[in-house]
Amino acid sequence: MLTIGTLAKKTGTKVQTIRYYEQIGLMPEPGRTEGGQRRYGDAELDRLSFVRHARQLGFSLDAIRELLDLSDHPGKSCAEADAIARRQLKQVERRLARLEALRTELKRMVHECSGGQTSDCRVLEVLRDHSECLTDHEEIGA
Amino acid sequence: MLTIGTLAKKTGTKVQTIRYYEQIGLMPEPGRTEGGQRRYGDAELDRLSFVRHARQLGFSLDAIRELLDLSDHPGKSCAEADAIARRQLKQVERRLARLEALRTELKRMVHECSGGQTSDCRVLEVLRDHSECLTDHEEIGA
DNA sequence: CTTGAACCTACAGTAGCTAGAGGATGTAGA
DNA sequence: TCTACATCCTCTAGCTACTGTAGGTTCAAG
Repeated sequence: MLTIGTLAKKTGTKVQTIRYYEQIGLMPEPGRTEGGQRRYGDAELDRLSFVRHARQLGFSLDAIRELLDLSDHPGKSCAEADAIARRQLKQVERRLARLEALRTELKRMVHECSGGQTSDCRVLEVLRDHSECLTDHEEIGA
Repeated sequence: MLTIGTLAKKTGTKVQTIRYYEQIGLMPEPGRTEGGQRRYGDAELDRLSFVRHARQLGFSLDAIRELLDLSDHPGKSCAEADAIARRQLKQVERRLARLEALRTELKRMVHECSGGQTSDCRVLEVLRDHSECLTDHEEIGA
């Protein structure tokens, strides 16, 4: 039986985050001691590991909920899980493309900075100059 | 004199966002009509374009505040603006590296999915398998 | 039996917006 | 001039995915 702190350490999660996952129904309500403290078993450890791993891969909590559901029903078709992963891959690739464009523009800004006064600063100039703006109004690849 | 809606269209910003920027002091309080509606001039258009462009490049609102301050003082040294841009570039490069790793792992997951039942699903298996976990507990490249 | 680390709940705050309610204003056409 | 209606106003709450704090309780070691 693991305390919440031990579970946190084993999975690289903060204690608060585990309680948060419980609150939003991503983790089940665990057993408690007489004094009211949470105690976890291996099933919960596995589940939380799954969640954290998926988070590291950038899956949203909603996507993870779906994946957990699929994982809980071994007879279901794999196609859904695959679709979720593909969606995630696409998103990652879109972000990559976006970030690569940003890197190019930032590099240009930085390398052309003369080091003089801000009135001649290439960084500020680029930001001011509307015509060099990225044409679309897409969100950044946060 | 531009209404807030026109300013929004010209800069690809939502009306609410402009009011939000005013609220947090990123945009100045504009003049008003007798009836209390905001009216903007070219200075505000330029400032908002600057902000949006910087946002598209991934600068935080705090960084943008600094950049605007530098931009407002043409005599200051360019070094600070350069430093901010370099910091941003570094962050973008860190995110890129992270996302590339994610892409690799996601691709592997997706391509190895057999299309059968979830019990054999490679996607779920990878997520379940702790040993294949990314070793660090870093945040995702959100 | 005491100490102190770890636990508990509840609530507030983070970034950067976005959405909605409920009402006022401004402008174009009849 | 009147009317319709798009746009504006303020205010509040919500979003994601946590994180932090306050004030109090429990557990396990010594």
